[in-house]
Amino acid sequence: MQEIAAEAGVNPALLHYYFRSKDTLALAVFREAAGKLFGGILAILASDAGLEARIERAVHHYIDTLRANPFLPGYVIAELNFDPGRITALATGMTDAHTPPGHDRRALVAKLGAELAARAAAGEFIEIPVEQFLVNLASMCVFPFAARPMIQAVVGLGASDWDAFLDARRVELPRFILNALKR
Amino acid sequence: MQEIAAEAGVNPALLHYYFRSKDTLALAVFREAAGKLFGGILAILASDAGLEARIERAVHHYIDTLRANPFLPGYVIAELNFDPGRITALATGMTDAHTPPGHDRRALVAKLGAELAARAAAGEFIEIPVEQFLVNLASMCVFPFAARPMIQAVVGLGASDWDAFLDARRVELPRFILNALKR
DNA sequence: GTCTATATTTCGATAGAC
DNA sequence: GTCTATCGAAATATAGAC
Repeated sequence: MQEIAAEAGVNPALLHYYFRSKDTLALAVFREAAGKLFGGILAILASDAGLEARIERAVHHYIDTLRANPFLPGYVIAELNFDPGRITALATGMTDAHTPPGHDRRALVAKLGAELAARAAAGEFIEIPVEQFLVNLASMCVFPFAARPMIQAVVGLGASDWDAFLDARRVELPRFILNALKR
Repeated sequence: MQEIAAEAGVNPALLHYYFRSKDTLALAVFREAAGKLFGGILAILASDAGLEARIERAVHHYIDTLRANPFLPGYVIAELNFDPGRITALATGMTDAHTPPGHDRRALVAKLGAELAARAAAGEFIEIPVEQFLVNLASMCVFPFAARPMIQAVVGLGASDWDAFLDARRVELPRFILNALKR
């Protein structure tokens, strides 16, 4: 608390005036972070562009916003690890952010699944369960930011290499994912 | 410390006898965890089986060992997030684990990259930088465990659904990755 | 609403008997 | 090596003046 107060340039007592306790403050921060993490992505996947375009936009959105907030994934995972009770706050954090009107999350997933199935039936795509596809997409976008230190250590990337890695990833990843879908 | 001592059924003072301080204990735990996380995978990728077989084995290895230690990824990420200084311990944790003899990590990555390039030159695979491929593979294997609560919330999976999800993932993921590589 | 001063709790660490 | 008892630091939270 005092560390936060110091960095904010105010008195520790003031934090307790606005937030009743340390835990209340932590919860508020977590809500905002979760909102940032899930805010835009659902709207993009629910938009009415072509499937390929939506996938590319989703990847770009993730990489661009996470590049601006590189600690977001690590923080959310760490916090969820620290207190599993935060999961409930996650739900409210997601609905607080602008959910596309007329679509709850379950319906959105189902709609995307129907699209994938249709393309598979047309012989264009391989068959793949929606959940698996969504997790693949999110994993490859988000994980690199959460695991940056590990990746840099294992592959051997310096600080400036990391930037180049992300530049390349922005164009390579959509290509990789779309090629994975094509039969 | 007292929480750990209680769960271990011993006295808090005993922990200070074996580990000099709280931080020393935390470091020891982190080292062991990092070893578990990186131990087997490098050896598998360095083995002399066919590329396709090695990829499938890597995925199975990750999913199976993480299923037995589901909190490992979240913990390592959380700890790395808490104290960036742990990165150095990561390096020693990796070499402590059995690194395949005759191969350091950099050489291993380079060798794998040469294989991918050769298959691309033969017209069988698309062209893809090694680091991107390795990160894709690791992301899709590890991230689901680190982000399990989020995934369950977004996609809407109950506890038993999660088990079925992992069963499916074990067979779907190698297929997805190999199809992504094929031209 | 914002500060100073202080109360209260928690927790890591040590001393010392056995 | 393992315990009981306790010290001392640190940090959350509150009281109360302005």
